[in-house]
Amino acid sequence: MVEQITSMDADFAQWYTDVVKKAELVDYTGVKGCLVLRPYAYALWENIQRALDNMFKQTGHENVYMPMFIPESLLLKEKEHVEGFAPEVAWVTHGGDEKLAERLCVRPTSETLFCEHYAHIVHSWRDLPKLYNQWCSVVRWEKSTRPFLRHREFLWQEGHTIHATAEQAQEETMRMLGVYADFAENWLAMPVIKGRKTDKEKFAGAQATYTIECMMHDGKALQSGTSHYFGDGFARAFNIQFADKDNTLKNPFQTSWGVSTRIIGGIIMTHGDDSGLVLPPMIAPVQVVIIPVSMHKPGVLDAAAALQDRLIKAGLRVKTDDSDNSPGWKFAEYEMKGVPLRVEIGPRDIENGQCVAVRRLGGEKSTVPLENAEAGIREILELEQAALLASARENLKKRTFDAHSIEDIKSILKDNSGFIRAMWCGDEACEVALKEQAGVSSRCIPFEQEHVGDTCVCCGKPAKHMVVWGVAY
RNA sequence: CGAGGUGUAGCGCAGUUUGGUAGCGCACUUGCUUUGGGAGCAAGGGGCCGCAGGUUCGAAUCCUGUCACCUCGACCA
Repeated sequence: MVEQITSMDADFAQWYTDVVKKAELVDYTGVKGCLVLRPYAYALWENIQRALDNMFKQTGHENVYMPMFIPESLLLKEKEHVEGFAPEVAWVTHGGDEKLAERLCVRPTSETLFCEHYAHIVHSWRDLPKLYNQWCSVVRWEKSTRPFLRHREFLWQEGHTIHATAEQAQEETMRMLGVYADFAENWLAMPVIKGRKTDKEKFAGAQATYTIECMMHDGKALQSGTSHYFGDGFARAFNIQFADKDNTLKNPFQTSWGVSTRIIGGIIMTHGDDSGLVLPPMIAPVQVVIIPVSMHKPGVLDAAAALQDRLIKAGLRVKTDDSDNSPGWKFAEYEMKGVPLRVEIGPRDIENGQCVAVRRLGGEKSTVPLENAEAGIREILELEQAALLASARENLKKRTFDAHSIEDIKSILKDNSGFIRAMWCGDEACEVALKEQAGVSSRCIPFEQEHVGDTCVCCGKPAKHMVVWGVAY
């Protein structure tokens, strides 16, 4: 017997920890918040990387690599930015035994390095725009850490672009938010709420931060990707100038945007269930696992190998488990690892010229004729992908509530957890009050506004926006 | 950083109250039988009881210190 996974309803945090360990995603190390991404998790990240990177290339971006060290003096150049990040920066103070003349920060994000570089290479309007992206790890010395959701070192991509005009930079900011939303919904089957962050929640140094917010199975929010518009604030602080067509010196306008391995935590908590992981076929490292049944009997392993061969040729990611474990053990194992589709093939199937396909979500069984296995399997995978998105949408809908007063919010959250849609006057004091009194923070001001009321839920003054509030990871 | 919890075999734990030289389940190895939902029998291997001091004839157990991890909170784009 293998130990059971703690059920989600009993203890969601424990369920999450059980899943990441038992599905062999991570291992802990001697340093808090610095985890081993095991092959299964890294394969997932590679698939995410590949998909996103293709989308970045299609939108004209180029990959670069910046150093991991930032001299303190460089980090200090933009005031808001440094104030936002200084508390969680790791410092290098020595090289060998020798103390450094200036300490070096391990990048928590690379705006400052990109700015320094842009100041070197941008001189004319002809040099613009630069559409750069880098894949790397960053370090933030967080006090509390959780696998994927909050590491001290984590993998991500950070896009940094620089443009001649504010309009172009704003357009870029929105374009990349759109890329993230498209990726989340169509690849990860995670429905998102697109919107703008309030000033309180925006990125340190940004003029505006846009976000895709996702709903986890326990009703908490996960900020899954952000896109920032910087205006020319960084360009001024770092003295980036270019000669425009009219031969006057101007400061260019910048953006940055990022998605991290945190999104793997999002996948786990959006789709997972009490049997373990549930992975969307589009990014699953293994899309189909073939389990030969009665594999000692003649012909079974050959039939499994032939089927695997055909499915791989059809472009699917397939694994056959011909280990000595019992079929029942294998069924449970691959359910725990979230493999979207299990294909059983045994003597009875071979006799009937078929295989049995069992979907991870819901466990629905169907028989697929071997003669058109490729098309049959592919179709089921597509159904599975669509079903995951539909089920996640259902959860988002079920856990979204409208509120008209703080009392409303409190009474809703007494028996539920999820997103609260409520009107807001735009005053930060009301935002703080909601956090203190109802325990929710503003997730975003959705682009798709709905009229939930006329007045702010907190102060009763005329409302400016509908805001989505929630408890965030 | 605050509160709580845990460190004993790869994993999960018992043993600590009342000190006597380490045990259970799973996993692992070998063999045979099994195989359509976490197989059975048999025989094996594996632990300076987180680390450092102290008390004692004797410490997993008592004392002091220390480190790490987990949960919740605070903090956090």
